[in-house]
Amino acid sequence: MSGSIKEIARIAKVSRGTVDRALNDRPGVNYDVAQRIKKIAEDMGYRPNVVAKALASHRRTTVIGVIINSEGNEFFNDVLAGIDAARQEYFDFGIKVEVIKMKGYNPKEQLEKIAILRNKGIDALAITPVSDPEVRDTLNEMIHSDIPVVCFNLDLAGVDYVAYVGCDYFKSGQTMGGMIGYVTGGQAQVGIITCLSVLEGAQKRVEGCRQVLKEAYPGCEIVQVLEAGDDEAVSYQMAMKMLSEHKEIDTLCFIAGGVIGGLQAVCELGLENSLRVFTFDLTPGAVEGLKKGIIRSTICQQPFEQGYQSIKTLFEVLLNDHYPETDHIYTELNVKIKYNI
Amino acid sequence: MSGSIKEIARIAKVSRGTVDRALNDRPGVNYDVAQRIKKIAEDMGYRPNVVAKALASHRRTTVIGVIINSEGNEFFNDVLAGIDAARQEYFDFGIKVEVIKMKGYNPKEQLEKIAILRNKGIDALAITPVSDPEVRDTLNEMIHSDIPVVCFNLDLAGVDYVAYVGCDYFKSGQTMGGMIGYVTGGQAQVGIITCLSVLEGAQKRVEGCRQVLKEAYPGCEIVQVLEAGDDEAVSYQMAMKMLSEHKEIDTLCFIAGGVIGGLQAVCELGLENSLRVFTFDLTPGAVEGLKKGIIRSTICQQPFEQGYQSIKTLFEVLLNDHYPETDHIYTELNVKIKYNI
DNA sequence: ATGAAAGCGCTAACAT
DNA sequence: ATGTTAGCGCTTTCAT
Repeated sequence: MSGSIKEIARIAKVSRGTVDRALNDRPGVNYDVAQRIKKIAEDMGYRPNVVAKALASHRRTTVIGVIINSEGNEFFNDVLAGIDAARQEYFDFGIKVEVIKMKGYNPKEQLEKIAILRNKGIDALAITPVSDPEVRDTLNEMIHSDIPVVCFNLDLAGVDYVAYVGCDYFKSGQTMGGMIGYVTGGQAQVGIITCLSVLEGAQKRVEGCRQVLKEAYPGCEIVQVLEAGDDEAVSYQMAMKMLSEHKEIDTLCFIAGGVIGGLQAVCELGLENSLRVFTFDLTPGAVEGLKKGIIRSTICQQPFEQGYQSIKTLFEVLLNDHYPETDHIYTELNVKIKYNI
Repeated sequence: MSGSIKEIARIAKVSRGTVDRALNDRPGVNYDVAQRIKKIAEDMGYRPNVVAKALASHRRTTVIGVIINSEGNEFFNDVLAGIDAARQEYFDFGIKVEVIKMKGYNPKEQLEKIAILRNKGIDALAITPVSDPEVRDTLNEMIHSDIPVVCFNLDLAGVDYVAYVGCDYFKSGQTMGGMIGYVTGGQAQVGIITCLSVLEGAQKRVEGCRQVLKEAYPGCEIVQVLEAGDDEAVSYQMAMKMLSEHKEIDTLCFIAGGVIGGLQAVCELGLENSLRVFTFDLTPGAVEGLKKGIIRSTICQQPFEQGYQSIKTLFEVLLNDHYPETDHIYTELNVKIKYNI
């Protein structure tokens, strides 16, 4: 078992202060002495005691900032619950979590939120990044001034983050394709309602779905793809439009939000028993649709874990200097049907 | 913000030692004084600092014993991984985790393992309990001598445990029924290979499946149910027997282990493309079957979480005196198909 | 029954 | 550059 700083000090015949400085690469210690100390620590398999560490550095309180696109999107309820669970768990470690919520995907607005947190002086940041070069550059700037960043739920290419914590969107699309094939027996006329085409994730889902249908279920044809931008009202309109204009559509997919609005259209058109509906995530609207049998399946991405692991990952970096093995921490994709909600 | 023991001591005009004694119901403190101290703590919303607590009580190391039926059952690999993750996480809190593995479901053997751990002197126990009255009584005896117990993966009625951590078996069976309905279009002749009828969980799965097929997919008929007792060789034989004797069976379900053996029989009979196979859990055999397209879906119960949460739950009880809200901590049931493994 | 003090393993401010 | 010391919040031993 690992031994303590005290023991290393005894063996190296130096003080505990020096050992602490050496092992944590703090300034003010002779290079050779530091090497010797590190060697000893290495040899005895020394692992610092996280608990003692946390208690000692308890005077300065460390702040993890969170920026999350959760307003008006019920999917994020569970993500927030995960963040809060981690917050409680790490409170006694002297870690505070400061959450700023925002609505939609406006880069300007997000840059403002980032600025607010920077001015307050955070030690790490977890963010659902808007796909925008300026956001990317700002995040990289923070990272280079030693503020580790985790992107969650949404990935953003080019950011030098500790990790992306979220689902594999392409794979989730493939999974939807697989479920469509199962439920329809391989014969379907498919309509898709997606959100903003700006969101790369949504695009990938459509692509993943398209690929599986093409390769494994050629009898399933994608008739139309419409955008509804995560908005219930627009989703309602788009579903109305699509289902009125394309009577042949017997299978409807929602790539993101707008499930409640869309289902309303389905019901008003009297298609709730014939149309096969597929969705993502387990929002209240999806739960209701599943229970009623309108939605055949929904594909979940572990929202609670996305929130929880984002904070946990940053905690490990801050307190333990421990980086995850990979910078893509994929949450599981899980199919839910009526019976396993 | 919670305040500290020091602050309470100052307000109550007593020493920190007395406050500690009062708040932890330790002997040797005047009743009235204790009440006064508790009142003050209550009023200021005092929450003890877990980190400091752990560090202070670090001299006595606390041991969590684990007895797990993992030998020869690959399902438990992930459960063990979860236990190990928790072990590492709580190591610095002065918690040791001692795991004893066993094979099969022999009550005698399990009672022996329990005795071993008791003699070593554990502070808490996590166990996959064998369904047996003597096991039940022994566990209750431990609980009454203040050793909290968590049952995981397998529930055992009548045990006064902190919690059962595992899946809802009936629901998992229903979910399989739902998937059978989806994939077969509601027309199927179903054969079921289950494990020991002793295992209540397996029984419940069969019942859940039967219920859904009966109510929602009456065109699906259960032709035969055979026992294979989680053994690959027996499973092979049973599958052979079933599929040879009942040529009408076009849908095969594995309720527990024995997937590899069973699939071998399927392949040898040349049924790998026609037969619809359904399984539980994501064992290596199931993964292979899914990839090859023989298995249509498998239903998972979060094995990692079962291990991790069992230890975490006991940790909270031991260190924080915090009991879970409910004594049935159900892990999620998740459907996996070829595309979301 | 209560208080005083040492100490858990580590950090950080202050000496030298 | 290195050593010394005073904590972090709590537990526990030893006095009283």
